Amino acid sequence: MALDRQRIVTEAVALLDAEGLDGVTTRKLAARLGVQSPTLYWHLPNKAALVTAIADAILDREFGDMSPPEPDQPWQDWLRQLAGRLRRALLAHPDGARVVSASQLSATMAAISELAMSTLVTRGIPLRHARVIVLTVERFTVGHVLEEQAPRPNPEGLKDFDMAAFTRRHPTVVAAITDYFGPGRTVDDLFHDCLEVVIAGAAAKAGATG
Amino acid sequence: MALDRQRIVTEAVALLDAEGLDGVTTRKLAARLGVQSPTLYWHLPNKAALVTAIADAILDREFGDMSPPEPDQPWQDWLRQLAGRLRRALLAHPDGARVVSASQLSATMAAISELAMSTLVTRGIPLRHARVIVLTVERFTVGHVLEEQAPRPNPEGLKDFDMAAFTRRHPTVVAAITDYFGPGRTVDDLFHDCLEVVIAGAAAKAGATG
DNA sequence: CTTCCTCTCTATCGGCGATAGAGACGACCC
DNA sequence: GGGTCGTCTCTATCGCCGATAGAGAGGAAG
Repeated sequence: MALDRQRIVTEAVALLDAEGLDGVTTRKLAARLGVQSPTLYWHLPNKAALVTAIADAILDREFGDMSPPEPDQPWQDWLRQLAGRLRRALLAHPDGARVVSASQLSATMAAISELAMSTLVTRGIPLRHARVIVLTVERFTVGHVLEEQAPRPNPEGLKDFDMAAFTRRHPTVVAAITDYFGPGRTVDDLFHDCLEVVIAGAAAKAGATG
Repeated sequence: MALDRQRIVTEAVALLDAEGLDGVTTRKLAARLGVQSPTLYWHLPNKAALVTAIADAILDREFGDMSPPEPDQPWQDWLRQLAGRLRRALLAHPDGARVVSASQLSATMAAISELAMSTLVTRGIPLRHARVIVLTVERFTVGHVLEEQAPRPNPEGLKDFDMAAFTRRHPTVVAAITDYFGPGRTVDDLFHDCLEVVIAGAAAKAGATG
């Protein structure tokens, strides 16, 4: 099969899935493609371009069909759903949030912003507020998933972690975690609860002149 | 001067300031300390530990004196100020947000969370909501600064960037940027406007039972 | 004086992104 | 058909990286 940019990116995503972002090296990628690593530089200027291409591919899978809301759907619901899809896209691959946050000028990310801002403007929200709201939602979501995907410290890293001392120093943090996840809540619930804060603020600010 | 963990971290921060996170290598750091690079591994288990130590040092400078709000200060104001300080700490060094987001289990970050959550609880906000609010503010702030510190594409990278096509495809995004920064607004204003969305949402959710 | 612990050293490993430059191979023109 | 040229892949190599093995310096403790 001919080697082209499309095949390279597809295989790079597969490599990301198998080994995470640190495992995506030009040599391993080339090996998967049955080629020598310098060959990749004919199709890509450098590795940063590859990461951006991976980011676009990741987002494209979830946002291939992007549509404005139904006329009767509140923009809050639609925006919530958009953020949920963004999170799902990032969680669908190891280090997905790192990939997107490390990418420069992702075309798909720009398309998402365009759709979201124009949708809010259509609903009568001033352009300036629409931008602030969309940026807030996007950056919160990326920041949140970045944390969700942060590497879990392995057992040997925890061998000298003094849980008792941590609890003594940070009782509220520990109590909050215990309290939150006690009644069967999941990390999905945590995201939605946090997102709700952002959406509520957006609704409050949507029409304000400030 | 004796080589110890403290000196290593101090010099690592200086190296970060000079060359950014990608410039922080064990060899360059050792050279600055007048030592050979394997020596560092006597004091640190690996490079991830170094990055975490740098993150702690960065946050410590801004949060060395952490104090709950005055009794008459609204928690919204105090939380806004806390987020502003977090952003300032991250912006004070190149790739500051990347460093903190790449660090694992930063003690200072945990202390910030502890203070923030316990402060909100003291103000009568239910523990569960306090946690959601604090996490939202923290993750939004890191996500936002991460974007602020994203590398500006250099001129040669832009040589084949078609601004006209971008504007055609993303008219609302371009119009929003033009509109926003037109009347002398700065990136600081953008952060504060976005933060205001989060704080407003926090205030709306603070007492809700949902 | 010897033993032991702390700390730094030299030497080296395997892997990384990237570049230089040769060559294979087909399309296209004379 | 034979040359020419652009496209794509190759081999060889560079300078760098994080990390480990293992020797040795030097002081403190016995």
